[in-house]
Amino acid sequence: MSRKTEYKTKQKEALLNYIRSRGHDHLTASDIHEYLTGQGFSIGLTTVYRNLDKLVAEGTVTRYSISDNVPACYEYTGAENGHDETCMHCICIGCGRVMHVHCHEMEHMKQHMEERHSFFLIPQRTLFYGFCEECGKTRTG
Amino acid sequence: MSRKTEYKTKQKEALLNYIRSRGHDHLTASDIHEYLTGQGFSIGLTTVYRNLDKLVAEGTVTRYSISDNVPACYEYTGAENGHDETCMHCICIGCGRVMHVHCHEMEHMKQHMEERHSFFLIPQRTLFYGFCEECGKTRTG
DNA sequence: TTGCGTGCAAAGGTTTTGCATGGCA
DNA sequence: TGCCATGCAAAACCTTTGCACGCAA
Repeated sequence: MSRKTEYKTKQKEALLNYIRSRGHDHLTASDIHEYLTGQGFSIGLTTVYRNLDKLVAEGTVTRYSISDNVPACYEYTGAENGHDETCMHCICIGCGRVMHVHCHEMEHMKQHMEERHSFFLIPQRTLFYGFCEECGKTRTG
Repeated sequence: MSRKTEYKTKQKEALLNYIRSRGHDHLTASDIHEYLTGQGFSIGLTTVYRNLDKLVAEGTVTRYSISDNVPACYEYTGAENGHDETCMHCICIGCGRVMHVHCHEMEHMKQHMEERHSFFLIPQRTLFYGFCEECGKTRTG
Protein backbone atom coordinates (compact mmCIF):
# COMPACT_ATOMS: atom_id res chain seq x y z
CA MET A 1 0.00 0.00 0.00
CA SER A 2 1.47 3.31 -1.03
CA ARG A 3 -1.39 5.27 0.42
CA LYS A 4 -0.56 8.83 1.34
CA THR A 5 -1.04 9.96 4.87
CA GLU A 6 -4.31 11.75 5.23
CA TYR A 7 -4.58 14.84 7.31
CA LYS A 8 -7.70 15.61 9.27
CA THR A 9 -8.85 19.11 8.49
CA LYS A 10 -11.73 21.24 9.66
CA GLN A 11 -13.10 21.47 6.16
CA LYS A 12 -13.18 17.73 5.69
CA GLU A 13 -14.81 17.21 9.04
CA ALA A 14 -17.46 19.88 8.54
CA LEU A 15 -18.33 18.55 5.10
CA LEU A 16 -18.72 14.99 6.31
CA ASN A 17 -20.76 16.03 9.33
CA TYR A 18 -23.12 17.99 7.18
CA ILE A 19 -23.68 15.40 4.47
CA ARG A 20 -24.12 12.71 7.10
CA SER A 21 -26.63 14.81 8.98
CA ARG A 22 -28.75 15.09 5.86
CA GLY A 23 -29.40 11.36 5.75
CA HIS A 24 -30.80 10.18 2.45
CA ASP A 25 -30.94 13.65 0.91
CA HIS A 26 -29.24 14.29 -2.38
CA LEU A 27 -26.98 17.29 -2.19
CA THR A 28 -25.00 19.01 -4.90
CA ALA A 29 -21.49 20.29 -4.30
CA SER A 30 -22.97 23.75 -4.48
CA ASP A 31 -25.63 22.96 -1.85
CA ILE A 32 -22.95 21.84 0.54
CA HIS A 33 -20.74 24.81 -0.18
CA GLU A 34 -23.57 27.27 0.27
CA TYR A 35 -24.70 25.73 3.50
CA LEU A 36 -21.26 25.71 5.08
CA THR A 37 -20.30 29.20 4.03
CA GLY A 38 -23.79 30.37 5.02
CA GLN A 39 -22.99 29.12 8.51
CA GLY A 40 -19.93 31.35 8.50
CA PHE A 41 -17.61 28.44 7.89
CA SER A 42 -14.70 29.06 5.57
CA ILE A 43 -14.44 26.54 2.75
CA GLY A 44 -13.90 26.84 -0.97
CA LEU A 45 -15.98 25.15 -3.62
CA THR A 46 -12.86 23.46 -4.93
CA THR A 47 -12.28 21.91 -1.56
CA VAL A 48 -15.83 20.64 -1.47
CA TYR A 49 -15.29 18.89 -4.79
CA ARG A 50 -11.96 17.47 -3.76
CA ASN A 51 -13.21 16.08 -0.48
CA LEU A 52 -16.31 14.65 -2.09
CA ASP A 53 -14.09 12.86 -4.58
CA LYS A 54 -12.19 11.23 -1.77
CA LEU A 55 -15.32 10.24 0.10
CA VAL A 56 -16.73 8.73 -3.06
CA ALA A 57 -13.50 6.82 -3.67
CA GLU A 58 -13.56 5.34 -0.18
CA GLY A 59 -17.26 4.53 -0.45
CA THR A 60 -18.54 6.78 2.31
CA VAL A 61 -20.49 8.89 -0.15
CA THR A 62 -22.13 7.96 -3.42
CA ARG A 63 -22.34 10.21 -6.40
CA TYR A 64 -25.36 10.10 -8.65
CA SER A 65 -25.78 11.61 -12.06
CA ILE A 66 -29.46 11.32 -11.77
CA SER A 67 -30.84 13.35 -14.59
CA ASP A 68 -29.88 15.44 -17.55
CA ASN A 69 -28.50 18.91 -17.17
CA VAL A 70 -28.55 18.80 -13.45
CA PRO A 71 -25.45 18.88 -11.29
CA ALA A 72 -24.32 15.60 -9.74
CA CYS A 73 -25.81 14.73 -6.39
CA TYR A 74 -24.00 13.28 -3.42
CA GLU A 75 -25.47 11.18 -0.69
CA TYR A 76 -24.02 9.79 2.49
CA THR A 77 -23.94 6.02 2.15
CA GLY A 78 -21.88 5.04 5.13
CA ALA A 79 -22.79 1.74 6.75
CA GLU A 80 -25.02 3.19 9.44
CA ASN A 81 -27.27 5.02 7.03
CA GLY A 82 -29.68 2.20 6.48
CA HIS A 83 -28.47 1.36 3.01
CA ASP A 84 -28.71 -2.30 2.30
CA GLU A 85 -29.27 -4.60 -0.60
CA THR A 86 -32.97 -3.83 -0.76
CA CYS A 87 -32.44 -0.12 -1.23
CA MET A 88 -32.46 1.70 -4.54
CA HIS A 89 -33.51 4.90 -6.24
CA CYS A 90 -36.56 5.66 -8.34
CA ILE A 91 -36.48 8.80 -10.43
CA CYS A 92 -39.70 10.27 -11.75
CA ILE A 93 -39.44 11.38 -15.34
CA GLY A 94 -42.43 13.62 -14.80
CA CYS A 95 -41.47 15.72 -11.79
CA GLY A 96 -37.82 14.79 -11.31
CA ARG A 97 -38.36 13.58 -7.80
CA VAL A 98 -35.88 11.06 -6.48
CA MET A 99 -37.26 8.45 -4.14
CA HIS A 100 -35.58 5.91 -1.94
CA VAL A 101 -37.36 2.62 -2.17
CA HIS A 102 -36.73 -0.50 -0.18
CA CYS A 103 -37.66 -3.47 -2.26
CA HIS A 104 -36.95 -7.08 -1.45
CA GLU A 105 -37.32 -8.04 -5.08
CA MET A 106 -33.91 -6.47 -5.56
CA GLU A 107 -32.32 -9.36 -3.73
CA HIS A 108 -33.78 -11.76 -6.25
CA MET A 109 -32.77 -9.49 -9.04
CA LYS A 110 -29.22 -9.30 -7.79
CA GLN A 111 -28.95 -13.04 -7.55
CA HIS A 112 -30.55 -13.49 -10.95
CA MET A 113 -28.21 -11.01 -12.60
CA GLU A 114 -25.22 -12.82 -11.20
CA GLU A 115 -26.33 -16.31 -12.09
CA ARG A 116 -27.83 -15.65 -15.47
CA HIS A 117 -26.14 -12.54 -16.76
CA SER A 118 -22.79 -12.61 -14.97
CA PHE A 119 -23.28 -9.08 -13.75
CA PHE A 120 -22.53 -8.21 -10.16
CA LEU A 121 -25.25 -5.77 -9.35
CA ILE A 122 -24.98 -3.18 -6.61
CA PRO A 123 -28.61 -2.65 -5.70
CA GLN A 124 -28.07 0.65 -3.91
CA ARG A 125 -26.77 2.20 -7.11
CA THR A 126 -29.71 1.14 -9.20
CA LEU A 127 -31.59 3.89 -10.95
CA PHE A 128 -35.15 3.12 -11.94
CA TYR A 129 -36.72 5.68 -14.21
CA GLY A 130 -40.46 5.94 -14.62
CA PHE A 131 -43.42 7.80 -13.21
CA CYS A 132 -44.36 8.34 -9.61
CA GLU A 133 -47.91 7.80 -8.45
CA GLU A 134 -49.05 11.36 -9.11
CA CYS A 135 -47.34 11.79 -12.45
CA GLY A 136 -48.49 8.33 -13.51
CA LYS A 137 -52.11 9.34 -13.02
CA THR A 138 -52.01 12.57 -14.96
CA ARG A 139 -49.75 11.23 -17.64
CA THR A 140 -50.98 11.49 -21.20
CA GLY A 141 -51.06 8.29 -23.15
CA MET B 1 -52.60 20.69 -31.02
CA SER B 2 -50.57 23.76 -31.79
CA ARG B 3 -47.69 21.78 -33.16
CA LYS B 4 -45.45 23.64 -35.50
CA THR B 5 -44.96 22.36 -38.99
CA GLU B 6 -41.79 20.32 -39.20
CA TYR B 7 -39.49 20.65 -42.14
CA LYS B 8 -37.55 17.71 -43.45
CA THR B 9 -33.92 18.66 -43.82
CA LYS B 10 -30.82 16.87 -44.97
CA GLN B 11 -29.18 17.32 -41.60
CA LYS B 12 -32.07 15.75 -39.73
CA GLU B 13 -32.24 12.86 -42.15
CA ALA B 14 -28.51 12.16 -42.08
CA LEU B 15 -28.44 12.25 -38.29
CA LEU B 16 -31.35 9.87 -37.94
CA ASN B 17 -29.95 7.48 -40.52
CA TYR B 18 -26.66 7.36 -38.76
CA ILE B 19 -27.91 6.85 -35.24
CA ARG B 20 -30.36 4.23 -36.47
CA SER B 21 -27.62 2.40 -38.32
CA ARG B 22 -25.63 2.14 -35.12
CA GLY B 23 -28.26 -0.02 -33.45
CA HIS B 24 -27.81 -0.31 -29.72
CA ASP B 25 -24.65 1.75 -29.64
CA HIS B 26 -24.41 4.72 -27.35
CA LEU B 27 -23.26 7.79 -29.18
CA THR B 28 -22.44 11.22 -27.90
CA ALA B 29 -23.48 14.34 -29.76
CA SER B 30 -19.84 14.80 -30.56
CA ASP B 31 -19.49 11.26 -31.96
CA ILE B 32 -22.33 11.91 -34.34
CA HIS B 33 -21.02 15.29 -35.35
CA GLU B 34 -17.53 13.97 -35.99
CA TYR B 35 -18.77 11.07 -38.03
CA LEU B 36 -21.00 13.16 -40.25
CA THR B 37 -18.50 15.93 -40.84
CA GLY B 38 -15.82 13.29 -41.35
CA GLN B 39 -17.91 11.94 -44.19
CA GLY B 40 -17.82 15.39 -45.73
CA PHE B 41 -21.35 16.15 -44.67
CA SER B 42 -22.05 19.69 -43.56
CA ILE B 43 -23.68 19.91 -40.15
CA GLY B 44 -23.01 21.97 -37.05
CA LEU B 45 -22.74 20.61 -33.55
CA THR B 46 -25.57 22.88 -32.49
CA THR B 47 -27.79 21.26 -35.07
CA VAL B 48 -26.88 17.83 -33.80
CA TYR B 49 -27.95 18.82 -30.31
CA ARG B 50 -31.15 20.42 -31.50
CA ASN B 51 -32.21 17.48 -33.60
CA LEU B 52 -31.35 15.03 -30.87
CA ASP B 53 -33.55 17.02 -28.51
CA LYS B 54 -36.45 16.64 -30.88
CA LEU B 55 -35.87 12.95 -31.40
CA VAL B 56 -35.73 12.44 -27.66
CA ALA B 57 -38.93 14.40 -27.20
CA GLU B 58 -40.76 12.27 -29.74
CA GLY B 59 -39.31 9.06 -28.29
CA THR B 60 -37.30 7.95 -31.30
CA VAL B 61 -34.06 8.34 -29.41
CA THR B 62 -33.28 7.95 -25.73
CA ARG B 63 -30.77 10.01 -23.87
CA TYR B 64 -28.75 8.47 -21.09
CA SER B 65 -26.63 10.19 -18.51
CA ILE B 66 -24.84 7.01 -17.83
CA SER B 67 -21.85 7.94 -15.77
CA ASP B 68 -20.08 10.79 -14.10
CA ASN B 69 -18.20 13.38 -16.07
CA VAL B 70 -19.00 11.83 -19.37
CA PRO B 71 -21.11 13.46 -22.03
CA ALA B 72 -24.67 12.23 -22.46
CA CYS B 73 -25.20 9.28 -24.76
CA TYR B 74 -27.93 8.87 -27.30
CA GLU B 75 -29.34 5.64 -28.60
CA TYR B 76 -31.88 4.88 -31.25
CA THR B 77 -34.91 3.38 -29.55
CA GLY B 78 -37.46 3.37 -32.33
CA ALA B 79 -39.92 0.51 -32.28
CA GLU B 80 -38.01 -1.70 -34.69
CA ASN B 81 -34.85 -1.67 -32.65
CA GLY B 82 -35.77 -4.59 -30.46
CA HIS B 83 -36.38 -2.60 -27.33
CA ASP B 84 -39.01 -4.15 -25.17
CA GLU B 85 -39.90 -4.46 -21.53
CA THR B 86 -37.19 -7.02 -20.88
CA CYS B 87 -34.44 -4.71 -22.04
CA MET B 88 -32.27 -2.60 -19.81
CA HIS B 89 -28.74 -1.31 -19.31
CA CYS B 90 -25.97 -2.54 -17.09
CA ILE B 91 -23.05 -0.22 -16.50
CA CYS B 92 -19.78 -1.57 -15.19
CA ILE B 93 -18.27 0.60 -12.48
CA GLY B 94 -14.90 -0.96 -13.22
CA CYS B 95 -14.44 -0.46 -16.93
CA GLY B 96 -17.33 1.85 -17.81
CA ARG B 97 -18.75 -0.58 -20.32
CA VAL B 98 -22.45 -0.28 -21.03
CA MET B 99 -24.26 -3.50 -21.77
CA HIS B 100 -27.68 -4.21 -23.10
CA VAL B 101 -29.26 -7.02 -21.22
CA HIS B 102 -32.55 -8.73 -21.89
CA CYS B 103 -33.93 -9.97 -18.64
CA HIS B 104 -37.38 -11.39 -18.11
CA GLU B 105 -37.14 -10.66 -14.41
CA MET B 106 -37.72 -7.05 -15.34
CA GLU B 107 -41.32 -7.82 -16.15
CA HIS B 108 -41.87 -9.09 -12.65
CA MET B 109 -40.02 -6.13 -11.28
CA LYS B 110 -42.13 -3.71 -13.24
CA GLN B 111 -45.33 -5.29 -12.01
CA HIS B 112 -44.05 -5.43 -8.47
CA MET B 113 -43.02 -1.77 -8.50
CA GLU B 114 -46.47 -0.76 -9.66
CA GLU B 115 -48.40 -2.88 -7.24
CA ARG B 116 -46.30 -2.47 -4.16
CA HIS B 117 -44.48 0.82 -4.62
CA SER B 118 -46.82 2.75 -6.91
CA PHE B 119 -44.01 3.49 -9.29
CA PHE B 120 -44.51 3.04 -13.00
CA LEU B 121 -41.22 1.68 -14.13
CA ILE B 122 -39.90 1.97 -17.66
CA PRO B 123 -37.62 -1.06 -17.90
CA GLN B 124 -35.70 0.17 -20.92
CA ARG B 125 -34.50 3.20 -18.97
CA THR B 126 -33.24 1.20 -16.04
CA LEU B 127 -29.60 1.65 -15.15
CA PHE B 128 -28.01 -1.13 -13.17
CA TYR B 129 -24.57 -0.32 -11.83
CA GLY B 130 -22.16 -3.00 -10.75
CA PHE B 131 -19.32 -5.08 -12.09
CA CYS B 132 -19.14 -7.01 -15.31
CA GLU B 133 -17.81 -10.54 -15.36
CA GLU B 134 -14.20 -9.55 -15.93
CA CYS B 135 -14.09 -6.66 -13.50
CA GLY B 136 -15.98 -8.72 -10.93
CA LYS B 137 -13.24 -11.33 -10.96
CA THR B 138 -10.31 -9.01 -10.53
CA ARG B 139 -12.07 -6.74 -8.09
CA THR B 140 -10.38 -6.23 -4.76
CA GLY B 141 -12.44 -6.97 -1.69
C1' DT C 1 -43.39 34.20 -49.39
C1' DT C 2 -43.44 32.38 -44.66
C1' DG C 3 -41.19 30.88 -40.90
C1' DC C 4 -38.67 26.83 -39.41
C1' DG C 5 -33.88 25.05 -39.55
C1' DT C 6 -29.11 25.97 -39.59
C1' DG C 7 -24.58 27.51 -38.07
C1' DC C 8 -21.39 30.51 -36.03
C1' DA C 9 -20.00 32.76 -31.96
C1' DA C 10 -20.72 33.56 -27.40
C1' DA C 11 -22.68 32.56 -23.02
C1' DG C 12 -23.87 29.49 -19.17
C1' DG C 13 -22.95 26.19 -15.65
C1' DT C 14 -20.41 22.46 -13.56
C1' DT C 15 -16.13 20.49 -12.58
C1' DT C 16 -11.02 20.33 -12.87
C1' DT C 17 -6.31 22.17 -12.77
C1' DG C 18 -2.18 25.28 -11.58
C1' DC C 19 0.10 27.36 -8.19
C1' DA C 20 1.19 29.75 -4.03
C1' DT C 21 -0.08 29.69 0.72
C1' DG C 22 -1.64 27.55 5.03
C1' DG C 23 -1.98 23.99 8.46
C1' DC C 24 -1.61 19.11 10.28
C1' DA C 25 1.50 15.75 12.17
C1' DT D 1 10.12 20.56 9.12
C1' DG D 2 7.76 17.92 5.47
C1' DC D 3 4.03 17.44 2.87
C1' DC D 4 -0.81 17.30 2.27
C1' DA D 5 -4.84 20.42 2.06
C1' DT D 6 -6.73 24.68 0.85
C1' DG D 7 -8.36 28.45 -2.06
C1' DC D 8 -8.27 31.61 -5.67
C1' DA D 9 -8.28 32.21 -10.51
C1' DA D 10 -8.41 30.31 -14.76
C1' DA D 11 -9.15 26.55 -17.79
C1' DA D 12 -11.75 22.75 -19.63
C1' DC D 13 -15.82 20.78 -20.98
C1' DC D 14 -20.52 19.98 -22.44
C1' DT D 15 -24.62 22.19 -23.70
C1' DT D 16 -27.67 26.11 -24.67
C1' DT D 17 -28.82 30.67 -26.57
C1' DG D 18 -28.81 34.83 -29.81
C1' DC D 19 -29.03 36.23 -34.19
C1' DA D 20 -28.66 36.49 -39.13
C1' DC D 21 -28.98 33.76 -43.11
C1' DG D 22 -30.66 29.75 -45.84
C1' DC D 23 -33.91 26.60 -47.34
C1' DA D 24 -38.29 23.64 -47.24
C1' DA D 25 -43.03 23.91 -48.30
